[in-house]
Amino acid sequence: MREPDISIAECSYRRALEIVSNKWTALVIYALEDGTSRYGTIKSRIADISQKMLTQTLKQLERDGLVVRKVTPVVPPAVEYALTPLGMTLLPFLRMLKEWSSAHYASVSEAREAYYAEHQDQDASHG
Amino acid sequence: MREPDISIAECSYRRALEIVSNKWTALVIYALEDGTSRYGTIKSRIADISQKMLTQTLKQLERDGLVVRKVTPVVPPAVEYALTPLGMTLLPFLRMLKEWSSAHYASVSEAREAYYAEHQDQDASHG
DNA sequence: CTGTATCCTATGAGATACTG
DNA sequence: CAGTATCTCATAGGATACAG
Repeated sequence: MREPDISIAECSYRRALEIVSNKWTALVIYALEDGTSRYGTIKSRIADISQKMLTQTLKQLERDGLVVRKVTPVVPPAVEYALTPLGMTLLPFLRMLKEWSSAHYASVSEAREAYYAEHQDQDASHG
Repeated sequence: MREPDISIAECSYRRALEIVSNKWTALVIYALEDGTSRYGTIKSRIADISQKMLTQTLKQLERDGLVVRKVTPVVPPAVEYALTPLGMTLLPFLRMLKEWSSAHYASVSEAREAYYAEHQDQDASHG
């Protein structure tokens, strides 16, 4: 039998969901997949992320022990980021989502098209 | 070599991330793991989800072809929801996140405590 | 180069009341 | 029972300007 209430029983699961549940976290982790990168490198890899969001996401990841920040005191400052071992444990999960998207996202798009074809008078906001 | 820009090259990946990137979607899918459920049953399983959010999430999932909605025209109305085959393909992914949270979430909590212990004068907003 | 600080808007999400 | 509609607030996130 399963627990009747996933909201209480699976608390850590929900906390884990919070880590992934924002626009940039997964992307930043993914950008660090290959190893240490500098701030600017990460930024150029994700391109349309703003400074604010990159800094904020990096801070959260550092706070959560998923990323480590290393400052080299030179001028101009050089800051490098890398996944911690803990952060790396998320990689298989992210790769799995990536595989899922390659394999199935077209189906989601099709479903959406079909849905909007039927409901076009009610909601057509889907570029 | 990898693509230089995950924002453009991995578009479907980002779209897939949008599916998981909200507070309730994963939980609702998870609540349907065992099979068909009625609206009220799902609601009681997730407990602290509001009617609005449950309805909205269910609609999105239906639109994306991940969940199917079946209405039995009786009074009072009976509405059943179930994962589609496509929706079920997300299950392994969600289970993996659940396993990750069981295995590693304590480490995240510890990291946070340590972080706040060092930065307590700057930010202490962490229950 | 690596950030901070501020302003602003859109969206997420809860509360409440109402309906077939 | 299974929603819809509306109000409201908090947060996410983008733009821009500034700083060490």
